[in-house]
Amino acid sequence: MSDDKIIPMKEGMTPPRRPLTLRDVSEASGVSEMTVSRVLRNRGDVSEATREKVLSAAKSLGYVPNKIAGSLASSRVNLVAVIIPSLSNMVFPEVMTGISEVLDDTPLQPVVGVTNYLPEKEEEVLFEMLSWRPSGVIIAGLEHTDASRAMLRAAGVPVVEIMDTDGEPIDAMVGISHRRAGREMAAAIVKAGYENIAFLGTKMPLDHRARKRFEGFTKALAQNGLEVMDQEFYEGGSSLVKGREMTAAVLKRSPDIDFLYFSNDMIGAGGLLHCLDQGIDVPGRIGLAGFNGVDLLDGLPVKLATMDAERLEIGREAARIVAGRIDGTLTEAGQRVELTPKIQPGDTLRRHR
Amino acid sequence: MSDDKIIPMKEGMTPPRRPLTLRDVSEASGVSEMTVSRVLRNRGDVSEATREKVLSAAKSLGYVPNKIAGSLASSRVNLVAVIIPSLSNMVFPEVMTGISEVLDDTPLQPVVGVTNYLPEKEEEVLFEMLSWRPSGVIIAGLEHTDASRAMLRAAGVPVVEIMDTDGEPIDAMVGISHRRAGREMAAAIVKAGYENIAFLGTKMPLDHRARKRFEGFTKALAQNGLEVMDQEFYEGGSSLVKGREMTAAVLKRSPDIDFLYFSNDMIGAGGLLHCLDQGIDVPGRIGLAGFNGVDLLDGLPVKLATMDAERLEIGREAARIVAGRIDGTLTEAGQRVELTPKIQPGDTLRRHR
DNA sequence: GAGCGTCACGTTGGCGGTAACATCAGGCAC
DNA sequence: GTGCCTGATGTTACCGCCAACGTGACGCTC
Repeated sequence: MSDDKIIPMKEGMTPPRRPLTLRDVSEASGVSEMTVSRVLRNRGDVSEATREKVLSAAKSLGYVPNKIAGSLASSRVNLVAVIIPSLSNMVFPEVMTGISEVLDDTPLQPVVGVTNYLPEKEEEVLFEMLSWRPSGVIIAGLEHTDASRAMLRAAGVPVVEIMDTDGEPIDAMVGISHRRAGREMAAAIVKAGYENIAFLGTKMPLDHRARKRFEGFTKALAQNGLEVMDQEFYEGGSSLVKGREMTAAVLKRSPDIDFLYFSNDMIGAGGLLHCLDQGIDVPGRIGLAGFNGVDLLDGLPVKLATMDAERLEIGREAARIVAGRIDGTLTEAGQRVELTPKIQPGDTLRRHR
Repeated sequence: MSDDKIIPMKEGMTPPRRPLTLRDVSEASGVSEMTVSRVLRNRGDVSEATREKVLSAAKSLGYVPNKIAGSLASSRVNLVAVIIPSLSNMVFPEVMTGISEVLDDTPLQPVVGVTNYLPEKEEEVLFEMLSWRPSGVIIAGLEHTDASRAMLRAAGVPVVEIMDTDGEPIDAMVGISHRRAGREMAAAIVKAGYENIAFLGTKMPLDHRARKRFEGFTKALAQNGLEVMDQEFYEGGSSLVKGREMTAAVLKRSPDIDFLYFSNDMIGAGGLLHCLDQGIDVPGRIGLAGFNGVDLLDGLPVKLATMDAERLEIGREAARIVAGRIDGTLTEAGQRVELTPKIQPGDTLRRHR
């Protein structure tokens, strides 16, 4: 029996706080720590009577288990590291939604790290997250520093690289081919009879997926004897104003342009608004297309041509793979899932010439 | 000396993996685990020679410290729990940005939990996060279940409730008064001479801040002898289409309406686009206002009247308080910071009557 | 009633680190 | 030489929990 002195306490009085442990619950309920542990984890044989005694004691004390200790002892951690470039891009919150949706049905919990598109920051964030020994990693992109790649390989847990399938994954990958997306958009544009095409997008050294779309795009144009006539790049977040400004600049500089391909829908919509303002015939005189399929913007007077990047489904599928590998349902490594986005022509891409 | 058999390994060969520990590094560098620990944490006196030996051993092994063990032993955890209702609302990623910005200069790391505006889910997420024993909590809103409140109080760490200051915080709070925001917008609308006013927003039982804005709004109208003539509510995410649809419905139902007050900018912009489409004189015949100051939408043909919710600064200040309390710079609890948003009249609120 | 299986629980030992203290060599004052 | 200090390193005892195994009571079989 414990010989601790028990100081009686009035209702509402705050106990002189020492963090609660299993021992406190075990003393309060008169069973061993181990039994309490079993009850709280629904594990092993415990009689119904004991279970209730323990649960009520835990509840009335307000006991919150310490996962740090639990994870150390069991060497099992219910965390999945999710590493993405940004939260302000809307694309990534949507991926997160897909991931959470699936993980909510498992004991796993996502933990987010943000890299701001910087490889060194990614390395840091990854190191930090791996030091919590997560059971899996979901990470955006296929491009990482050598050190990051080494860490991922050495982590000994499933790794799913998402968003992009143009390259070799460390382990599994889920995404779309951005090169192909660029190619297909180019094909659609050419087919519609546009010939003087401009590209407007992010400064790309940082954003590999935008870069790959651009590469696929120019390549497909070249196969049709065309090339990008003008281009304009921006830094910082996407917004309607940015799209307007860039479009104004391009149209001023290159009045012959008859098509504007934007690296995302937000700046595309800005460009569209500019054209409408100027009374330009869309899609007759000028056509436009964006990328992503952001339904946020569906209410614009004219619907921008775009291509859905399957963000939600990418998140879901990546989470399914991680969850399956962790719970043993999936035994093999190296899954590769390529989703195929479809062009949504909207109102800014004329039907044939 | 260790008598483990050391199996020589060829370059590139994957070691038969057993997770690396301090002991591996200590054996590789010929000093005790304790010394390795000191080196890796830059703590205490270690000679320069030893430090370098240890660092190079750690690096070549690819050792990643185990924070689970470290935290358990030191009972210090560098995590700050951040609990927000949603990631798809743009408002919250912006708050996160403010938080990260400040925490990046500290050893602290934010960990996000999402509640989908559901109190029970908030309780779950909170429980889950507290079980990792974070050093601080930043949580959106002042409304929580009794159990959540009890957990927060019992956690024994700084708690900052953000976004809202209309209520009593558990500990510290940083935000704006949404009641006041509603009142001020009402005052501006009345001053501009509008009299038949409609409110369009989320179904509010879930969103306390939208509800408080509405309360402040109606109260201020009442003081001017006016009341809300019509209202329309929606569920699900905000988007331009939603705003359009709601506006169309309201204008059809109540043709006399001369002002539309929206609970956020996205649906407000949708409403604006609808009015422009219909050739309605804005702000002459009908005025509109939103809430938030989302600069994403700055490029619209007409700029929507709105009110900045100071999201970035709320995040920053909350993080400063948490960081200060954890590092001992701030010794008192219960900070209260109320920021004051300003009306941005834009082009949809006529100047006087 | 000896032997054995099952149920419900307890005991022991460590997970991988770190705090706090212990140790030891060398330098220096007197 | 003795005593004492300082700097660099090692030892010990946990942190809070859980895996693995141990134990005693009970019931069943033959």
